[in-house]
Amino acid sequence: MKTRRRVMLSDVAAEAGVSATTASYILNGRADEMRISPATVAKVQAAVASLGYRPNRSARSLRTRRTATVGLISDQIAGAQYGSSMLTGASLAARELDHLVVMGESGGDPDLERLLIEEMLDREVDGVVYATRTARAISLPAGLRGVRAVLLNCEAPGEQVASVMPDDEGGGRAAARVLLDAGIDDVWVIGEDPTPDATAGPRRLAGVRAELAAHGSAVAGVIACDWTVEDGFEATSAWLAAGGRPRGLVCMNDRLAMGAFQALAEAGYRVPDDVSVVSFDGSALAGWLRPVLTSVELPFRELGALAVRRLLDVDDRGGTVSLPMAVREGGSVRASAEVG
Amino acid sequence: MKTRRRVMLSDVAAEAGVSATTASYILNGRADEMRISPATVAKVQAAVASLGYRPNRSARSLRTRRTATVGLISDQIAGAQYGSSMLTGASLAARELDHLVVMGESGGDPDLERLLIEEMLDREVDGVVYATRTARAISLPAGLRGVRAVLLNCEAPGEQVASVMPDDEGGGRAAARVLLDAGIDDVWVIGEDPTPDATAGPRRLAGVRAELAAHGSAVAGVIACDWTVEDGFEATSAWLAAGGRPRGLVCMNDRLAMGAFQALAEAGYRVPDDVSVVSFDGSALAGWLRPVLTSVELPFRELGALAVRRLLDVDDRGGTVSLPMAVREGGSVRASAEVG
DNA sequence: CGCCACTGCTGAATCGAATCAGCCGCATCA
DNA sequence: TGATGCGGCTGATTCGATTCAGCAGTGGCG
Repeated sequence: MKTRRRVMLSDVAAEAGVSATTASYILNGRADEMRISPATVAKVQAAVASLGYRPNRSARSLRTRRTATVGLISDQIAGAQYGSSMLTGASLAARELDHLVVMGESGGDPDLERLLIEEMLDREVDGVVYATRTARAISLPAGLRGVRAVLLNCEAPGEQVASVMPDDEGGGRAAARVLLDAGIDDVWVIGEDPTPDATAGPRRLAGVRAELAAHGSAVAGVIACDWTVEDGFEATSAWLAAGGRPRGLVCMNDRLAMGAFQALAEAGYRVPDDVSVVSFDGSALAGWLRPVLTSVELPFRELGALAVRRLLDVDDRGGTVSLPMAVREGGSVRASAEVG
Repeated sequence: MKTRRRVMLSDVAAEAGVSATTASYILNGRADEMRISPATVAKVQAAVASLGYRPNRSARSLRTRRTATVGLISDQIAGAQYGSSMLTGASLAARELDHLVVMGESGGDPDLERLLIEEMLDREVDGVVYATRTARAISLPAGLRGVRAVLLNCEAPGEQVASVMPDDEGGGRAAARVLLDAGIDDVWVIGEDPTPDATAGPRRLAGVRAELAAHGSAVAGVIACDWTVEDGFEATSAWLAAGGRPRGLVCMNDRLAMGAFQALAEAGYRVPDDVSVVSFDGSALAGWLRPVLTSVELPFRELGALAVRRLLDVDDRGGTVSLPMAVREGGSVRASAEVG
């Protein structure tokens, strides 16, 4: 069992007593089309099995210009706290379709991004998923023009590109509904997002507004701040200090809610007895808080998986597909029975 | 500007008025070795630039059996809360060495893992990084035998494989030192790890013990539990209820510490005034707690980067390289001035 | 003057599969 | 009986690079 030369197609053909051409047709599922007899097919398959033949992908790619590989380029997906499971979803979906994922993280550097795209195209990936950590509007990178591509967690307005997004507006409606169902219609929103081009915040807020409006009420107030724990703490503290009297709070993400929890606790309010809190993301953090935070979940794995499936689906018509966000119940909203 | 045939080496050669052979030598940096005149080199380089030539990687790979690509296979790195920045480090390091990363996540399924390894080898990756979410001892996957590989965050005892690990024992010593420097030598450890083969817990604990021993004291007690927030809360609560009188706490990771914070707060202890807490991981979570948690940081990016560098370093001698863990100061340890 | 070494380059083979164009033998049909 | 068609297979070419072996031309040397 020395290091033997790797088995190649001609070995299989020789073993089966046919030509390499015939073996190739059989291995590519063209046996019927080429009217290869079942007996021959069986012989070749036996030879493949007994020799443990695995095709040389480079040789095949040189001829076919396909590599059974998809590129996944992102700004910060991999290193991010949340959202990196988009990679898991993408990887699994690719595997199901007999592909592998070539990954590249640009860190937001446009030069590195361009370089990574070029390197991927040089390696003739069958398509590129372009993903962003935060949901937002982008302009399509020049390197992707004319390339088979799917945007993940972002959209390029005015371009003919397929896009996979979470349904943030639907999520916003769901969040509001959770509070309304608990008998709370006195709702403040923490974390109106100041980031330009970000879509998550505005859409979630629009959803909250729509649902409240459908119920005949309106958002009691909106506090603008960034989306960190610190911001949530400070914004909430300041609001409380200014006389804010909280009953229902919608936080734009779980970290903000954590900060809000801290501020509420410090001010002597209890969750959910005094204040009900709902947030977005459905991250692990939500499950770590006491009480567990009720949060509208981002379906990261499904997003990643769908992006890859659409990328490899020749019938895909393009356009944006939004994935629903489900409410993950915690204990941060008072039971509706308490309505009085 | 119609879709033109892609520029190939022979086009460059023709444009420069030389043979493809010569152009190839020049592009591969063998101009000197082949005694190509500077004038010819310049002509070819000009042709490359003016035609925008990019080599066909598949063709090159077919000949050279190298793909400028490394495989990165993991159990749960991508989807994990922490540690996914190993991917960032790996991606950036690969980029610096003109490689791309082909990623695959097995979710811990050995069949899928075997499949992914095979697929990567079929694509002739130049090497494979095998990474685990938690630091531990593994047995080398059969598919990697005889393959250029580096283990990341794991070790295969008795095998001749390169391994990149965090220095958990050094981290443990550093954690203990933080408490000793604050004048605290009454130290309890929360989270002795019951998982078999896990190395992080035992090594961190050994480090804590060693440092305390060097100071002439010893660990006051160790509480065994899993490493979740919930476990940290419950273990700490139970210990407090049983009369535990805390002064210094070492938590085996940040999530445990979060649970401990919750339990301590509920029992009326204040951090750091009553209890000083140090933990491990240096995750984002540590920065979200109030007070900010002092935590001994896992250098995830550096781990990922080093694994790739070693993989591509032909001079690498194998063996385990441990990366230091630095203390990230928070406010969870009382100032040493208070000693008295 | 003839041999050799060196400079600067090139022709042709090669990597391992995919695929086009056809070939042989036999049955069918007029 | 010769033309036609079809079933079942194969030889030769191609994909686009890398690389081995070698070829002209020139100058030095004995």
